[in-house]
Amino acid sequence: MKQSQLFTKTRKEAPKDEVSKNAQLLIQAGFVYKEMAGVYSYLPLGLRVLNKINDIIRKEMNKIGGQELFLTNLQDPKIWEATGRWSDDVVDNWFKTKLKSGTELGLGFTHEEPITRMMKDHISSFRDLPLSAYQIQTKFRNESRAKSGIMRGREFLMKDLYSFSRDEKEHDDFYNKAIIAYTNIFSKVGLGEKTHVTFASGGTFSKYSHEFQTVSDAGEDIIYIAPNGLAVNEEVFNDEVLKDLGFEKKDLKKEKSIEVGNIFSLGTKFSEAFDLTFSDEKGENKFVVMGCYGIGPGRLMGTVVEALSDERGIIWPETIAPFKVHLLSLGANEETEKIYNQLQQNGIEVLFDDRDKKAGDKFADSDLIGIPYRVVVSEKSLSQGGVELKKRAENDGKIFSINDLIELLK
RNA sequence: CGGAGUGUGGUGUAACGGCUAACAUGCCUGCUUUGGGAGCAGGUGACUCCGGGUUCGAAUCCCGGCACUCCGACCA
Repeated sequence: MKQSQLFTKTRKEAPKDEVSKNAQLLIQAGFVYKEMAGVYSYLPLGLRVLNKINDIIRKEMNKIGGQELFLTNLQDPKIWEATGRWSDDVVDNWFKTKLKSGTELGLGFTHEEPITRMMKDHISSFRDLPLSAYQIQTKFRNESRAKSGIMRGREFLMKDLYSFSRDEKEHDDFYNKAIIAYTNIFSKVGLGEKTHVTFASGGTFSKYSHEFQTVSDAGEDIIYIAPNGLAVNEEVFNDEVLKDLGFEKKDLKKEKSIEVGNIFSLGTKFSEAFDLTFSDEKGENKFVVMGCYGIGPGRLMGTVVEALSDERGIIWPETIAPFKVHLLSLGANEETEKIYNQLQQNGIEVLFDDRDKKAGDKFADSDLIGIPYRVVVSEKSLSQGGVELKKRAENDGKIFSINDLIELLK
């Protein structure tokens, strides 16, 4: 894409009403637009990143057998009454609205209830299980305080997967596969080294749930990391738990962290509420054992910005960068246009800065936007035999011939 | 929901209760320039968040509201 065609602009200064790094940089570089507190629109560059994150998530979910679907946002109070979660006294972050007739509706903040009820139409025999289904969809939560830029919003994207199993063992097998899938996801988006599988409070049906916590000063959580890479959330940090997990207190490292994923065993809580049962081999009716597995793609994007940016701007990992190459022309648009075409013919995603701007402007914008490879075409580079290639994360570039460049980037 | 802070051109800031609300940046015109937000000249752009009040006079003080940020509580 030619940058002259991109309608978003960068800003020289960070917006004054944002303190968090993710919001500052994403707004400054033109990835998101703030509509109001905790509500952000995704602009073309931001959407490209978000879609890449979603694709990575989809691949991993599909790999463990997840089937993608898309549930509704509008929610019928009746099904939430079945679990006692319609009342504002129980769930205080509902957004509720009304039909013209006066009937109340809710805007979904999660989807255990609707998917459990729906599955009654599809699960009746042990032959129907196990199965899992997921969606990537907008959630609404009436947070009393939105904060940290795109990290805690009132309207946000969530990948939520729900698993349905015949018994605890089958559930545990899937649950463990989900841990691996999640680990792959965070590793692919560039957060692998900073993200820890973390023991957290489990709720009614299991001792622990598992969170995926990325170490960052911008985090809201405190975790204690063991030498083997596993961690414990402060909320369950006590002697009994440490003993249970075999952790020595003196070996643990305390860090602030961002919760980028959370997986839960739900047991039969929801299947009992909706009478979701199946007939086993002997013809006995049993409750389905469930689990839920969440990741916020928007929060993940914000976490990458928090964890990987520097004082000049964002540094996107190649896997989720809006483009692979940022091609800058310094007064050499004709030559650069040819290179632009060649790169595109080789299937390389490139943002071509063909704007009539100063060298300094282009460099500054390039650093801010954070595309992993920067290619500069100028009289200087051409006289030295080609173009300069520099990685965003590194300080020095090198001259390459155009053919070598294409080979390298392909 | 409790506490604190802040609202001024598109953006970032300034202005003792007192001239036509200033500066930078952006944007437009022209020239110049092309390896780190360079230069010159001209121009555009603000009911100072909203509503009341005090005052001869309010961006500035007071009251009410709204919004945003931060701290805390909350976070299936």
